[in-house]
Amino acid sequence: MAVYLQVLEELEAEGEEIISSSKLAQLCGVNPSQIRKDLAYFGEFGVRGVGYYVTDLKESIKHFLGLDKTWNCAIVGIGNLGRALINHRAIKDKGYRIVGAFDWDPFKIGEKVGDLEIICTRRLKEKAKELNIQIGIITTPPNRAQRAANHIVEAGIKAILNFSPTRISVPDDVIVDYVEFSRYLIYLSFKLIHG
Amino acid sequence: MAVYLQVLEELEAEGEEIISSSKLAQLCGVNPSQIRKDLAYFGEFGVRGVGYYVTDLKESIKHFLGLDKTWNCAIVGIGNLGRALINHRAIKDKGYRIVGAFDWDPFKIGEKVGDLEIICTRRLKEKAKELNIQIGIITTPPNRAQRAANHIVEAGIKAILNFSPTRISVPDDVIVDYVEFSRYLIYLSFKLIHG
DNA sequence: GACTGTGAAACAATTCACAGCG
DNA sequence: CGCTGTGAATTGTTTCACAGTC
Repeated sequence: MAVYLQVLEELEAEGEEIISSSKLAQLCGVNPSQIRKDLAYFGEFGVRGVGYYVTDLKESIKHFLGLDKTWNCAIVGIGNLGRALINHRAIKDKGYRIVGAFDWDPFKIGEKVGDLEIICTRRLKEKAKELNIQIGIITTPPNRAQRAANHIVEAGIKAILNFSPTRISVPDDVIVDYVEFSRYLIYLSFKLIHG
Repeated sequence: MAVYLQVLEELEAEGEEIISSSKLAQLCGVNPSQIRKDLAYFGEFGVRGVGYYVTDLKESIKHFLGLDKTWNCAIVGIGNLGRALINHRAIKDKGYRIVGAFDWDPFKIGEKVGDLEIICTRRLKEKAKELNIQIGIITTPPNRAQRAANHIVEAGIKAILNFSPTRISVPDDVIVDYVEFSRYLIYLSFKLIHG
């Protein structure tokens, strides 16, 4: 689905106004019926005998994925990885805004990263309300990940992205996703050995 | 598959010697038959009436995934993200070794990161042979990604992991995988809106 | 008796083929 | 006439159930 969106954005940039399911399928590397099914699933956007209006379709998908609003994120753990994410272009472009940088280390507090000031993790709860933070991102060392998660949960944030290679436990109503770099490397080395 | 491995390693650490498909399934959150099918697929490792020997099975999976050897990786683009990867624990633990740090910026060349010295990207080809590099990791800014890819291909490396939000084009015999942070965030915000 | 390996059954996803509309 | 939307056919994947082995 996110692939369709990306292709549609490229098409829009090239000035295309209308696209047929077969053309779009070709560009996305999938089957035309697949596309028609997917798009018909959440509303009838196509025009029979014509195709899909690129801009309309793009907006509809964005709305469906929740990418028509901006989402506020907090980073907990300002090491190299945290800093990398704060400055990362692709995240901003998709409507995600890093609005808070938190760390435990007293030596880091007050330091500027981009235009954010590092704040003590203990103040996360208070700041989460003020900044309307909806997503918490953990980029601490492994042994600090659970504590970071606790602070995020405590602050009433319901979604966590964990970059640290540790399982964390949270209440059932909090959504957690893990970024495991090794997964990508395993895929590559596997492909190098087998087909 | 990688999940089985992780669980098996935990079991081994706890001193378990034998595990049944049903127990393992419970720990991995899948169906017992699923596990038996998957494991039977690449050889018969189980003992009927008993179960699977944890250590043997772990070794077999490692061998299958290519994790019984160490893989040498080069990082191209030593910004915050590159540094984060060089120091990342989980990568080392899985048998991936970052053996080269490359950057274009003359001011960075010679600088130490961990116990690596930053080398000019132009010397990648020469160093790739010397260090036996099998995987290239791109952590440059978007506008440098294609150039980095060219250097990696030129050096005869056949697998690329691209962290930069840009499509890169390479010959057909080179495997490319993309790490898109936004994909994870989209998943989370989607879940926050819908179930 | 306990647990694996596997064919058969149930389920889900993908693709085809065509009716219906602009 | 061309392209969407959709039921029907196909393909793939997960689960069940049990025969076979330790």
